[in-house]
Amino acid sequence: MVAMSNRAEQESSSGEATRLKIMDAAESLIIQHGFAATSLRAIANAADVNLAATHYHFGSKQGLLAAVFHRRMRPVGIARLGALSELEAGSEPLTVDAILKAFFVPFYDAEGSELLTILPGLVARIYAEPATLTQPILEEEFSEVASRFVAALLKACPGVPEQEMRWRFHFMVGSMIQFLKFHTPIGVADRDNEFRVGLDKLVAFTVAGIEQLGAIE
Amino acid sequence: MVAMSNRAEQESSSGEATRLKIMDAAESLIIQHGFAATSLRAIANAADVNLAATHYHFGSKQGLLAAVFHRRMRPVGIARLGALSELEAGSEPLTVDAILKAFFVPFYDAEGSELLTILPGLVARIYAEPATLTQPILEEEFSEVASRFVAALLKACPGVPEQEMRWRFHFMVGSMIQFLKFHTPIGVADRDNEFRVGLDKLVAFTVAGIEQLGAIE
DNA sequence: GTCTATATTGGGATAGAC
DNA sequence: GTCTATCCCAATATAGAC
Repeated sequence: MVAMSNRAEQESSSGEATRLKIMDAAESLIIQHGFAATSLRAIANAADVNLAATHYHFGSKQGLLAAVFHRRMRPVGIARLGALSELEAGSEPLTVDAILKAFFVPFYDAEGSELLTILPGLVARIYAEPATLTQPILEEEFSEVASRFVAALLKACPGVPEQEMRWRFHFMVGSMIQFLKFHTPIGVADRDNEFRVGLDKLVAFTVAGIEQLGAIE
Repeated sequence: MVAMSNRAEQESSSGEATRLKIMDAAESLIIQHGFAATSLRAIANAADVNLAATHYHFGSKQGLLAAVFHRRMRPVGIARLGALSELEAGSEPLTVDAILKAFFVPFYDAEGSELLTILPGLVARIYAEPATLTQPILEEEFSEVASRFVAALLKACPGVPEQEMRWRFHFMVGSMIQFLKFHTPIGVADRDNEFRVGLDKLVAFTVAGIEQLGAIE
């Protein structure tokens, strides 16, 4: 056992370093070309590691996919639930606007960070891949979040039935995905302001759709 | 040259028959698993034709993809533009509700037909595939439609800037895609009524988002 | 933990007989 | 126009040296 003193905070061992390099490369390539069209060879090449390392660390291509998605999605879910809890702990009654901003909080937080070049494209990809691939991931990382937010929206919109709100939430997610896909032409970190502008427009659109104030009801 | 009298109305020659069989099989498999994950071998097998026939008729896998998408997307665009023109030829002023129903008209029309098991999934797939694959198809089949509908929506919503309306149209498309994806668990033609219900809810959501009557502006 | 080398399978595309 | 057979390459995965 040799001493591993340096950079021990970031990675616990040297093996973790290549593991991260593989995930970073896989993430980027999957965002660009999709899962099926991305080969382990291309990933290993981009990560500058050996092909066999991908199997050693992740067991299979599917295992790598799951790891790549979970790494980003878990913090996203935690941030969303945290923002919602903070909101619910306050004294004022909940508004749809505030709830949706809590739902989009991972993207607001990503402004100015390198995450802005990754998170939108990756989230859009989860919904783009065939359901058989990503359903388990969504199930684990998203179902609780969706339930909590639908419940909060129901409180903010008295009179709207639960099934109806599930539909509206569903449409809202679709708008979000479309936005995230559009605003991720791969790379480009200088468009932070533009991203923020689009995010605010997304909030306005989805708030109106969920409240439907102009409708008959 | 043997006489080819039978079924000459449907297909002009025997070659057209296998061509159609290939496209039908490819369409179904691409909807289920995506383009990259669908092999020409699987397509030829499902279509009960020889592998070489796929290359003979479409030149390459990409060529087959383009043919599959164009076959469905061209009528969709024509139906949308026709419905909009009919609307604009009327005497009453345009409403957002009527314009969006014209935009969704291919899906309203698909009710009760076998198209309902295909069209939603296929449209959703176009947006799910990597942009490099489908951008040319969207460019050719959708750009004019989008321009015409955005122009109509601008007339129906005085005071909304064009750039703003493009954003809202974009979000609207996202909601539509999400709906089409959700309501296509492959097969199942008995849920026509349910589909219609969801479609109406989609209209209500997107009308509210595009009008944004409750907002400050 | 990391590499080389390779097993094994399946992919798209084509040549040439019929 | 359609088939058989095949080329050639890329894919995932693994065994075994270091």
